[in-house]
Amino acid sequence: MQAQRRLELRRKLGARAFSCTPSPPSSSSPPLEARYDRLLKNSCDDASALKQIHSSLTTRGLLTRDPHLSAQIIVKYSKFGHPHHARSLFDGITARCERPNSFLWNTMVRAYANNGHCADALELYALMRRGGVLPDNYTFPFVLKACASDSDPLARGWEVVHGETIKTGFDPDMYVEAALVDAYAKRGRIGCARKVFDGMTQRDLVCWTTMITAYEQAEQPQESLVLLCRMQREESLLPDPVAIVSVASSVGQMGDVKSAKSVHAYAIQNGILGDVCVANSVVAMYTKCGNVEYARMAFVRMEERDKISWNSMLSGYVQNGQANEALLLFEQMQDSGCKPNPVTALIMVSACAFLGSCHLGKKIHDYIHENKMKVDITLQNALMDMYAKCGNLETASKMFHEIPLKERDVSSWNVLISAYGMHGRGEEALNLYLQMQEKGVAPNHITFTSILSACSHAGLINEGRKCFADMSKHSVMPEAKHYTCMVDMLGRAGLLGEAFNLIKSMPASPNDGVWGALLLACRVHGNSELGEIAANNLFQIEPEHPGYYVLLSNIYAASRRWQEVGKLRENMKTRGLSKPAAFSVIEYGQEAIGFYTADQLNPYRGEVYRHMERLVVEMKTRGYFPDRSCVLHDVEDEDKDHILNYHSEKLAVAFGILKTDSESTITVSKNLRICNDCHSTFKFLSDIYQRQIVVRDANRFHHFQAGSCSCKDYW
DNA sequence: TTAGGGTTAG
Repeated sequence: MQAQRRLELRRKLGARAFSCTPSPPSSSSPPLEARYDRLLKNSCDDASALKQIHSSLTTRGLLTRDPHLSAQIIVKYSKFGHPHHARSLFDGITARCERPNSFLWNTMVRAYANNGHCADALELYALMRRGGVLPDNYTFPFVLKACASDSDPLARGWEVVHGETIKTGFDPDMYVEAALVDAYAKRGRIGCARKVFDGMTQRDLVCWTTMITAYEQAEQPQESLVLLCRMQREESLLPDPVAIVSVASSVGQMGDVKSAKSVHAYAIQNGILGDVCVANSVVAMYTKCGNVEYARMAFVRMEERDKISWNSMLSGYVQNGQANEALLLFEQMQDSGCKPNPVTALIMVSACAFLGSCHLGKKIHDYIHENKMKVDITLQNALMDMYAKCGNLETASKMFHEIPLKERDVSSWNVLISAYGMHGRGEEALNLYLQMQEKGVAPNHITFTSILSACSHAGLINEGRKCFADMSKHSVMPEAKHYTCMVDMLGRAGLLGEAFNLIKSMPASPNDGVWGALLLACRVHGNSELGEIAANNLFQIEPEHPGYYVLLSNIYAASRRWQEVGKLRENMKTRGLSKPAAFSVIEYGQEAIGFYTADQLNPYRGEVYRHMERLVVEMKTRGYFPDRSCVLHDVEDEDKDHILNYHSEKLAVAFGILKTDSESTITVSKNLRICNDCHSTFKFLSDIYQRQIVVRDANRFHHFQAGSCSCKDYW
């Protein structure tokens, strides 16, 4: 039916548009052309071989005689990623031939579309239309592919092209429809994509996969999996490797380990796990579900690994907080002969940022230089972020100012604003926020998270309120994370009522972050009434999160309500929840030395414990008095003092004073927030020993120097 | 002598 319709259309439009159809090579083709034809088909595996054949054909004048050979070369140039060489040849043909046929136009549009030259593809399509050549069922998929990936966010070319598929009668073609579904989905019009999909009279596996992938890309994994089930039930179609890759990504978004195991089992049973893309997607799927161990097993058992396999596993470790494992795997990657690429570098830089290890970060930075890796703006931003998170704000700032203004993107500004914020330098963060606007860079939702957080850390309440109001001016809708920053800012400042009212004014239901910020503020200001409201909301949203039970328990402990403390601890025990162990790390030469609270396994424990006791004696002569409110157990004062002395961050700092060069800065990272007593201790120690002490806790940086802290005791 | 769907990072 479709074929007949097409023939009718062609008859109507006349044969002129198709008048330059080259004859296909046949047994009657001259032997030289036939030889080149075979050469192109069988012995042309790379661009240099192709260039040689191209030049030889030009010298012999064969290209002007046989358009078929020209078309083959265009196809090959396209395949090897050289659409501009293809274009020169194409222009030569158009110069000689009054009306090149649609096949040649299609081939050239395809060369651009398949190599990411969307604007060129669309321009050529327009030229083709102006030349009176009618697009056909082959043209549209190429043109739509170019429309789908157009970098101009305002481009709406696909709508015009959709109209043309209807005008020319090719709209019911399954290939054209699949390309339309894909184009609509890639331009974020999932509803239109679904409409085209639903209107199709015939669908094969590719059509279903296109729609399944569309939902996966639109972060609607549930819809994607529903469609997969329908495809299997209604059409008895089985997902192939490409479909499984999409499905694995959807399952990863859902974070459901049970479904992940089913996908993995399907891949094994159907013999497609040998496909490296499928195996990679299984690794990524498990890491997104938080099951690093299954991911590791899938990775170890892979028959073949490419860069993506290594990067997926590395990133999986970092995302799941196992940055040390990532560092070990990075060594293995190099030993295996797989050369890290800039994506690997990006992952490793974020691993170092996570660990807060400047020494390791510097090592990766040197590695990037030594291996002459391409440092694009994304990697540059990640490096700045890493230096800032490792305590080296000056290097981060220097790097930022070395990037030429026109090369800085919004993320560059965001990274530095966030960096100043976490180091407690709110005024500088605000200056940057204003500067970026003066330079014509529009703040985005991440900018607002960073600047609101910076205001919060520095106690800049009015400025924070103003920035929050600025959001609507920049057409950025406040999300839960922005409300979290505001609640944190108001709560820290003791404006608990205003914080609570803000939560009540939220258009969407408050999430765990928002209630968590209020609960924390209630802990700081000892408001158990509001604290209970926040905690009860949190217990409903995340009943298995130990941190919230601990926070409420701390609120009760601070007001000596030991009975409630006991009840909460019992509740946690019944649910099998435990508070994460406090852990601090200090860099010592090439090593990173870790300390747990009251660490019994650390090889340095004997000398460090003794040194800590000496330090406390010294501090007491200068006026230090233990802050026993930081001990949340109902025990005697003497025991409380003892517990305080062995907090992980104190042990790490004591180690630093004992072992490191007296001129050097002591840098410690802690997984939880620093306690009041440790904070006060480090102020004393920085003064007595004239040492700079930098502590990164779960929330921010504290720079201790000459008896005071950069946070001005506001944290 | 041409066609539509894919994994990592941000």
